[in-house]
Amino acid sequence: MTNPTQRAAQLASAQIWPPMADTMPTVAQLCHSILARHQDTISVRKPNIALPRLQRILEAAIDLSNKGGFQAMSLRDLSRETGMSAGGLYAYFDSKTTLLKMILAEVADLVQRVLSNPPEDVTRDPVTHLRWLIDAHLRMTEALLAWFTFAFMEAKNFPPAERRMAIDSEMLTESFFSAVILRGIESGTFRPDTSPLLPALIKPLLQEWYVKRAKYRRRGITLETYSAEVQQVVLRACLPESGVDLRGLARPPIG
Amino acid sequence: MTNPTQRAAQLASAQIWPPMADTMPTVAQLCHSILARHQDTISVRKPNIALPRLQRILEAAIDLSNKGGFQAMSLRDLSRETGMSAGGLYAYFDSKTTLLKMILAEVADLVQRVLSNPPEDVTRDPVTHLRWLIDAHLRMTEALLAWFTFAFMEAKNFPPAERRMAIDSEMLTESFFSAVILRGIESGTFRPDTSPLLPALIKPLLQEWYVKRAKYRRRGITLETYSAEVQQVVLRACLPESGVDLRGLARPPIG
DNA sequence: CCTTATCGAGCGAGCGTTCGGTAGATATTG
DNA sequence: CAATATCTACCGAACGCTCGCTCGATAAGG
Repeated sequence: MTNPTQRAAQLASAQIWPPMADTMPTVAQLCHSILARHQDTISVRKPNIALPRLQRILEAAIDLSNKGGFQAMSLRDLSRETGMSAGGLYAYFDSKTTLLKMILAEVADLVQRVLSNPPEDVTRDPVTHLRWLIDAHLRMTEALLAWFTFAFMEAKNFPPAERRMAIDSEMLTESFFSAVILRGIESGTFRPDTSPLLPALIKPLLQEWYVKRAKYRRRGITLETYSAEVQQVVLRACLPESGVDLRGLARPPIG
Repeated sequence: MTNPTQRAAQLASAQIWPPMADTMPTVAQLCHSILARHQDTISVRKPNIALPRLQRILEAAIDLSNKGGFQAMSLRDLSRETGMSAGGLYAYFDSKTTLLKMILAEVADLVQRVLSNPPEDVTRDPVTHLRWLIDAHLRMTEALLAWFTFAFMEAKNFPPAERRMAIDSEMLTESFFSAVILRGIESGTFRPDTSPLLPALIKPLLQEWYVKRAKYRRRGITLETYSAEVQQVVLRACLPESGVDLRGLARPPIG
């Protein structure tokens, strides 16, 4: 079991990790990945034509769906918004449901890619690793807000196959938290009686940020503030009680 | 500022509160309330006919919506499920949207009624009051699972008026938590630097229980366990650090 | 026999999807 | 390099179908 002084030192030395800008994909990169994954259903062959068109379609589909839901978005809406004809759209997907699957699968894949690639030095102690997981997830959803809102809102009301995909993705996210918390308990950093439910409780706290983004914007809450508060709540739930002041734990903005 | 011994005594004396069965309405009572509120749009006059029919309609609408979403539920589905004709249904609402509003409004009203009526002795100290708010909300959603799932899933993708209603209801819930936490800070029970975000973070932890009900059922997590863990996480976030063991805080099941 | 509650065929609108057609880029040929 | 043939990406009218909703007919009770 680490004593308070040792832990305070660990915390102090782990206040900053490198920016994630290099590992965080742009929308264009996501579209490229989708284009590659759906070569067989997308009939347009020239990438320099297909890529910008696909991006336009996906962004419009996400925007339209995020007001009113995916089912409520008609292909006529999408046609108007993209400036393409109804028939033209079908060169990029073979059914409306496929369009949905493209986006959901890419988001699920992105979560896996980002969370499973922490910077080396972050994984050295469980506290830093846990804080990084929380912060990385929040920053990822912030950078691709519309995509995550879409995935969250639409993953529910859909056919078994897509539902399953969403559930698996969520379980995977939870497993990242489970693993690091378990490791922290084993190493004596976290209290041995840490609630086995804690990993499951973190997810809704992270979803809250992008689902209720407007609310926090209205209140002037920054991502840095939100991230710090969630880290604090989570760490208080798993760290042993001590005199360590957790308020300093917020990751400072990187200039 | 209360010292640890005093607080421990407070906690010990507040482990049990009366069952909520008496204040928790049945589905029939909710329907009665809805019937009264919509006298002008419901053309069926005899209550002994209208009430069971309305209940049948609402329960079927909620069930159908909870697989596939409200928009995906057609009035033909509803007709088949209730055994009533399309025209017959329109004696109970004047549009599909009204049907949605009936349910959302009733759920929002229920939350307000339940959370604003704690047993007297519960409100005496902030810790007990906070614990009761968490436990009461969870038990309420457990008793009317389908209704809350419906409200949560459908409150989003809908016209500004309904959206507004959902947002107001959520803000009201948050205000109950804000009030008691503020009171606790003023009385010295809670740490003065308790995160101002904490009230907002409690809501998603409560929603998690009914939105992911299947997941926790699969894992064998009872409401009592979940309630206790959430109470623990929340209290650790706002109580000063001390030797008080929070594990005993779970509300014991009432026989 | 009039009131009340219900029925169910049917309306117009809008849905996802298809498909014959075409303009322009590209490849082939003499 | 001009002429021709082929292909690519897209268009948009039209199809079959389902939607929310209406309304005249009908049944049952006092």
